[in-house]
Amino acid sequence: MPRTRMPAEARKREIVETVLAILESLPVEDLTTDRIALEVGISQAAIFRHFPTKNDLWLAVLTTVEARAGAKWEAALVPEAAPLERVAAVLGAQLALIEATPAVPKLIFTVGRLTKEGAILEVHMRIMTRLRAILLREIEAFMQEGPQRPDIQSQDIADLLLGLVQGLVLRWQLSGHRFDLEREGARLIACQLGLLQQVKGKQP
Amino acid sequence: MPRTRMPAEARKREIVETVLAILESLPVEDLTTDRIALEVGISQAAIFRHFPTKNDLWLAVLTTVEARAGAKWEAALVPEAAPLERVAAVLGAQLALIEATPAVPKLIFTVGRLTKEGAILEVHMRIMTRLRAILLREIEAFMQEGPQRPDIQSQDIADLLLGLVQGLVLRWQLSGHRFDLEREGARLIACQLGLLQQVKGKQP
DNA sequence: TTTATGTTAGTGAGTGCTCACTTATGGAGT
DNA sequence: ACTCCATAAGTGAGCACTCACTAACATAAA
Repeated sequence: MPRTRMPAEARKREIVETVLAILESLPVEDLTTDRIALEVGISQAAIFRHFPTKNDLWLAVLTTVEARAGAKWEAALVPEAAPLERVAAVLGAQLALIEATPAVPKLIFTVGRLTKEGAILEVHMRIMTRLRAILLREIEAFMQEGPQRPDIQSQDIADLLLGLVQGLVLRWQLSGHRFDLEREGARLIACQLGLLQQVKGKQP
Repeated sequence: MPRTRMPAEARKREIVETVLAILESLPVEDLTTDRIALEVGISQAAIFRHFPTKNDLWLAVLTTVEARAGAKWEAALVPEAAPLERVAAVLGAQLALIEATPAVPKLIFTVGRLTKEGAILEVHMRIMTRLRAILLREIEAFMQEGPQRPDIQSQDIADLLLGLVQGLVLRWQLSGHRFDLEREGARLIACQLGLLQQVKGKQP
């Protein structure tokens, strides 16, 4: 017999949130529709009323993550700050989001293996591309405000920073969250940006 | 009836090699014992004569990868080169190995999800730790041969370089190998090491 | 050289389990 | 009265792993 009825949209959101919550303590590949239903408090079959396939559920989850990340980035981009400060802020926001929602990196590192459909991979690529674009914009602003160095390209700097975050999160993930992500991240970001600032001859 | 008999050790090696070969074109989670057996040319049951459990097979595969990577690193560490050159060589060797054996990053990024047993994760951590130790040693040698900069720690530099490789490989993986890993890697490594060399005031 | 005997690498046909997904049925709210 | 949200009870596919048995090989005795 039905326990609690809920408008479909609200239920969908609840399911997505529950997935994110469960993933904090459960490996991605162990997340079955049974488990989700149990946690939400409905039957397993009910999941499929709201999401025609599990793939669609993953898609909804990833889209939610994308929106959430985007909002954090925008909030970090205070207009009055200098470019490199904005870079540090955005990267810091990303690390904070990840630390607060460990499901995020789990999804990022396993997307593409979860499903055969390319749609999910696309969302992930879109997230990464957006972050890279933000970084690139700020770095180009920084590069233009002083003497040039033609052997260093803004795109490469953006990739270095992206790698910094991705590598760090990967290690954090594999280590079983054994270190403080935000603290280590802040150190590395400061280090990398410190190296960068030398390009302009200004050692802080 | 049995097709071809083979000494156990040779067969084990063949199975491991076959796994590595299949992984070049098949996602990790699709690699079933059936598929392996088909490719090797023996029955599925025969796999379990050589490896008591699939987990043991993964372990053997990862151990092989570890040995292979270690050998490449050692070969890249020419004694007469300067520390930063050695760093570039080791990282280049790692990227070359990955490009030649795409199974390697697939294993790296999914380890821990393949199996419940911690042994595989351990192997992976060991590989990463070893590479980091090599980088750290060279960077410390570099840092000591000129003026110091106390705000920049060798460990952070090692982590930045590690992240450079990990992030790059992750992007390469997700992009479906859409760019030249070694070329891009060489660019980024040169860029990062270029930034580093400024610490000593010597701009190349 | 031939034959008897033990060992090893193989096979085909399961078994049991998990999972995403389906079908038939029912009840609460407007 | 009718619309949805839910449920109970499947279904079939895929998977790691098992079991009873056999063909091939090695080697020492006859």
